[in-house]
Amino acid sequence: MVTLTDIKDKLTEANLKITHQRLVIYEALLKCMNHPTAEYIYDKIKEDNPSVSLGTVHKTLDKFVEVDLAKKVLSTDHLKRFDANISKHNHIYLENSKEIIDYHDEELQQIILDYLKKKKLNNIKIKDVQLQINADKIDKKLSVSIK
Amino acid sequence: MVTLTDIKDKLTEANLKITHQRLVIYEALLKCMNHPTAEYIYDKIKEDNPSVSLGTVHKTLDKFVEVDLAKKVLSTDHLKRFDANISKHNHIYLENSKEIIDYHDEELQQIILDYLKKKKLNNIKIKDVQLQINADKIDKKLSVSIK
DNA sequence: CTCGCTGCAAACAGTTTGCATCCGC
DNA sequence: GCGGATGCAAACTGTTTGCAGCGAG
Repeated sequence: MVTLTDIKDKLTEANLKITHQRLVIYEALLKCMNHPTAEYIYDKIKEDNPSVSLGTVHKTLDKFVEVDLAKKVLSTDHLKRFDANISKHNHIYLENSKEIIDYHDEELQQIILDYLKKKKLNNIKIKDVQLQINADKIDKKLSVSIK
Repeated sequence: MVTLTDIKDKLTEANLKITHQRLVIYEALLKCMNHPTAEYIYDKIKEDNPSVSLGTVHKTLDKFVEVDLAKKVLSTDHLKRFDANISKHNHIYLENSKEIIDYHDEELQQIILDYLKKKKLNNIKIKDVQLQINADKIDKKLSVSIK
């Protein structure tokens, strides 16, 4: 688990000042498991912090990515999505429900990396791999009514 | 390989009229191996077809996705990218050069699918998987000057 | 002839930028 | 007090929408 002190340390380490906004934004990002956009985060925090501006949320999230406190998530819409979980993991794109959920699987990651290592791709230095699993959510109640 | 007749058939099959614009746009999409945006396609075709409008390119590409003539490609920028190659394949995201290139590997696809089948993920019906390989391009000339 | 497709332009949404002010260190 | 961070608003970029006219079937 990431603690407040961890975040503060990370920020300091990256020569970033510790500000209220950054802590609030990071906290919100950690809580959101849905790979939020800047706007989503903004909506979440503005109840308790009305003074935080949308522009700052954008700038802050970009900074977090720069400093490895967050990652950008791939998406097919034209929105920038973020993820506080920087550990290696995969994403399941549920097409019917439009959700993007995490799928952790160390073993699978290793299998893929080992396979690619054997292949020796030329002129490319692999940094990490991420699996995109496209699927449909099976809703038990729903599946009855759909033929 | 996809021929002109194939496209026409596909269009007819989906109850779409065969228009000059659609053929031109599809041809351009096939030629672009870089997973182009609507704007990129627009630039490519407007030399020979000055009358085609950007709005139409957007609408047409969306239609193609609807009809399975094209696929949306995931990206971290906030752009919609398309791909005429609807066969199952993986993408290598070259972070330093901002390119997205294809990586075909039937064997790897199979390994992953087999692995996931064994896992039996609940409440999810997997449609396909796609590997995102994040990497840096190694430019021989460049690597000398960078320490 | 009809209905779907296109071109155009205006509207929209999300992101970025510039700058004066603020505040962590 | 200095320099980076913030808030605000305006500018930008890419996408979507609405509608009149066009053209494939």
